[in-house]
Amino acid sequence: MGYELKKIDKHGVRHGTIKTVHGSIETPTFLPDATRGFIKTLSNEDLAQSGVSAMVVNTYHLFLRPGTDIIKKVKGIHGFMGWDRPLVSDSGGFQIFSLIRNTTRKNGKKPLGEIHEEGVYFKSPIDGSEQFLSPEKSIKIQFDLGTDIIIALDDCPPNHSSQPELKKSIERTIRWGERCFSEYHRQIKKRKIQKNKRPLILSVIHGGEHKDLRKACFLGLYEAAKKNKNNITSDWDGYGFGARPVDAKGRFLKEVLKSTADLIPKNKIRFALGIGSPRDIFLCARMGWDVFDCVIPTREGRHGKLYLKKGGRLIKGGQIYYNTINIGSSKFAKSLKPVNAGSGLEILEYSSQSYLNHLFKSGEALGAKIASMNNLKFYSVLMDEIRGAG
RNA sequence: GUGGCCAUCGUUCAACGGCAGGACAGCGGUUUGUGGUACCGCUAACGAGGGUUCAACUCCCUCUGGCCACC
Repeated sequence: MGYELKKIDKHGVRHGTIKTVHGSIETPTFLPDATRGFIKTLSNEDLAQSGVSAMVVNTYHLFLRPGTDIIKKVKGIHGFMGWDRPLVSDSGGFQIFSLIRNTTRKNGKKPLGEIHEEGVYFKSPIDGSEQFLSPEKSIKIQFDLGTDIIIALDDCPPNHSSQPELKKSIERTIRWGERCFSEYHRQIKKRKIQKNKRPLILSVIHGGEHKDLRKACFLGLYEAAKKNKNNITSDWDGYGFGARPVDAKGRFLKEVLKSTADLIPKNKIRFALGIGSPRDIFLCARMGWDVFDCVIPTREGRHGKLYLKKGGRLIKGGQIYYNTINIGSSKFAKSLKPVNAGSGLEILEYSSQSYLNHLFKSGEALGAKIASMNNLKFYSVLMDEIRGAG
């Protein structure tokens, strides 16, 4: 169980393997977001065909619906989804903070939740019921889910927060991290999980756009784990990059990503949470990030944006080249060209651009499925090229 | 045949004697640990003719077309 670094190539890409209970993941890797236990419109067979070997599910969403009782009855989220390869669960921190912030910003309404030291109180967006999520509870739910990699609950601030606000958030992230780490060991003991069957646990580094705060957060999390004296593990299995990776103007936080990657010990998983566009992933992999997840390929696919190769290879001479098209555009209404010739995916080869255009104009879910598969396959090829580039 | 009602973007529904507005459709764009079947733009109309008026889509008359009632 854990991460094994095999080599760092001349571009700075770390080639490694993450070993989990449900199999190994070759890194760098991209994991699509099956937030609520599914990737919209795609079956497990569709996902496998599209080159998906692992996914990220969300503690917060699955806790609200369907709840852990039903999931426990089938021995976890793998059984529930019918998926036998690795799954990562995100802690729910990002969702709750985004929920609280967005409702306040969008309609000036009272926030749907409040952050306290013991945890977060919030109203369920589904039925308005009062809910509570704490570091301990997030970890317990993730053990109930039975995911292969779990993530500590973090306090996720907007990047443009003031320095004092960011400082408060990293301090809370560290305190919550310590509680998560203790709870992790309690759960392992309570459930009598063998050392080689344990889920891996990651924490999340915050600090907004400030390199020094990112460093302080990393050191705090590192020390917090060290305080816990036990024989299972005395450190996190990896660290994530928290909060949106772009500034207020939408510019990618390249330097912060680079300096944060450099903080993390070489034998630990580096998870660039929520990243990102093919270009951002390409850049981050060369900075030494190992794992990526993002809604882009699936969400944008559902809205008709397709990622396509320009020529033979995506990566040429240290640069990445690709096209995007909006298949719903009338430009494609008469095109009999295949959606993606040479992709190796049957459905992308026999479906024409005009057919996919028609599906989108008709609001048909099959369109979202074809587009999502195209984009996931594109991301899969991108990661293959990144791994093969050295 | 007689009487009444109606005629506005492609469709559907508003408003007003002084710049004709929305919804849907169409077109273009946005989306970075998924409240996204979402969000943001843009395009687009007063049935025809005459009259009253400084000014008419709006008031009056005729025509054309539609709907309803009665014969």
